[in-house]
Amino acid sequence: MTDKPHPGMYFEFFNEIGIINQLARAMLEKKLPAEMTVHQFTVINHLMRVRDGQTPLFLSRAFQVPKTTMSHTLSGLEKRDLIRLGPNPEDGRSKCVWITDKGRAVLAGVFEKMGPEIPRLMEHLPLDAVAAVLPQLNEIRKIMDAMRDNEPDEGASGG
Amino acid sequence: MTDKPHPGMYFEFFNEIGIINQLARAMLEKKLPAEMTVHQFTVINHLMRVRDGQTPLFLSRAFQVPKTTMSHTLSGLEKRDLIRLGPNPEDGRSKCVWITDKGRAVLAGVFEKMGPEIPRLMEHLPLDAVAAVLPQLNEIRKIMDAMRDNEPDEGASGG
DNA sequence: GTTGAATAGTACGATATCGTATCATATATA
DNA sequence: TATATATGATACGATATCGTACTATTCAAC
Repeated sequence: MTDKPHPGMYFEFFNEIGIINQLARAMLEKKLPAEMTVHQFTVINHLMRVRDGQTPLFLSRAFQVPKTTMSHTLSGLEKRDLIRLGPNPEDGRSKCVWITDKGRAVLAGVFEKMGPEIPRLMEHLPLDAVAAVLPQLNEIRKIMDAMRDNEPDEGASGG
Repeated sequence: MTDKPHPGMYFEFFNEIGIINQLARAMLEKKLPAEMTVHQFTVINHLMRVRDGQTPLFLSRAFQVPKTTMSHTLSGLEKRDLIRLGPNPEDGRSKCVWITDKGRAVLAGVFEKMGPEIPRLMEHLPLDAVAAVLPQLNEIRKIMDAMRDNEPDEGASGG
């Protein structure tokens, strides 16, 4: 407890976040099939673990990426038959994203390959350590998300 | 009811990290000059706040990006005279990266533009909340960094 | 000094990311 | 119904990212 809170901590915080993100990305990337990107994995993992049948736009918001990026990612997944894009019965402009059996199988394969990594993670990075910060990160994320929606106008009104 | 620790928390953790990273990136991006990328900012900020005169390879390792990416970033900064690439007196193959006066000025301008954001951040995301998780994130980062260097043979884990 | 391996940086090509423009559909208003 | 506006998805172009291959330099062995 050497440091008292000071504004520079925001920078340190975001810097730590950025580096952990890079490291996690790199770690994950090694376990993926050669043709699968981290983003693609993240998306079908979400479809599997949380819910599928969501719209591309919803997904782009959930992952905080532009909708064109999500569109690109989904088209890559679709080309490999890992997802299926169906019509949205509630909106003719929209689509619904479904994970396919092949998608599930590939995802299972990834998890299998990652399996031995979990004990290794647990050995070095105790679950308790992660569990301890998770709620607070979740809280921070929600706050930042709200700040984003509530942004002061960047040039429209201020001029 | 809060969750008990379970392996899936690693995923949730990395997912939160990824999203916070995206949000912070987007937030920062809006404060940057149009021609400056987040990565470019991160690099000259490092040169200013930590130390300049480092080699491109050192920087690529510090930021966990491939050296070609760093090379690209640096060439962009150099083209705008925000940094200067000089020879490395200790190694003829290598170079040293120096921030220029213009680089300092542009960076100062960014900070000035970000200034009003700090109170806004503090208002919504209290410093205490950040200070509370910072040491633990730092710890986690160090562990992951060590895990990376200590990787079980994945193929040919060279250099 | 010569040779061979290792290392720093870069050129190049493939792909990911993302902003803008466009098209199709939905919704609001008269 | 007809028209204007809003919204979901995508085509397209610019640039960022990153792997591979290459050049120049250093270092080790002789």
